[in-house]
Amino acid sequence: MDLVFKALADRNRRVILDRLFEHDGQSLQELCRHVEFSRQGLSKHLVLLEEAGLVVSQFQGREKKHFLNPIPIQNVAERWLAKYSHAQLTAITALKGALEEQDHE
Amino acid sequence: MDLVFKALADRNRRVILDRLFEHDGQSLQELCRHVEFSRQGLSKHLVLLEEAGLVVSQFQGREKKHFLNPIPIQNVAERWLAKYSHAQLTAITALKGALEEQDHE
DNA sequence: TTGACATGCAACCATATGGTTGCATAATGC
DNA sequence: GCATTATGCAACCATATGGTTGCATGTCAA
Repeated sequence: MDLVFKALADRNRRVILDRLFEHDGQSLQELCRHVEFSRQGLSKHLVLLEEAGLVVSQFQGREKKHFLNPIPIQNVAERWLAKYSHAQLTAITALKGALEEQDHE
Repeated sequence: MDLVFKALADRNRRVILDRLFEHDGQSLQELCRHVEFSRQGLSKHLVLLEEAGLVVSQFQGREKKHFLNPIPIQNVAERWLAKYSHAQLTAITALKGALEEQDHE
């Protein structure tokens, strides 16, 4: 799960996922057009995304097609984020409590 | 949102959030006990978490109490991850499609 | 007031990260 | 076969990151 968080930490990598979301199965060259850095830079990002399982690739001839795999994101959402989604406003109420305590002193 | 992803990218910082989830309003010293690195290291992590809005702090005397704020996580879940949660198995079906195409050649 | 305690700040360090360039290799099409 | 195209690999570079130590500051309690 660490790899998924690390992969998502970079804005450019999230953009790559968005591009694949819009149009799945793009090759490296195709993805390269929508991106402001070099092909090699993109390639390195894709390696990280693949290692995190967020992207699956498949060679077709000399072209490497890339496919989005949403499962790891779903896992993160369900197994980690969901916990905090249910924790409604505890920070604010706790803070209020702390401030009131202070007032009583 | 970038700061939130970056803050969540580090395992130690996610542990800190988990500790605050279990017991909210802990001071730096209290949090320090559950962590394997130095107080200063922890402090730097907490700064990042605060900058991301994931932790809110409040001084009580000489102690700095830290409170979990789940709102940024909820925002990330709703505004970014949700999109991919609905994208069910496109990677796999797309891959199958690609493989079938290959077979037809 | 003085010592102990909680935190902050700054410098420093090793390694990770995100990017580049250059060259090698493999598939495609004429 | 040969030029072109798509990708991979390795070296390199600047900066970010995660950690440390040392010292300064502010608060509490005897």
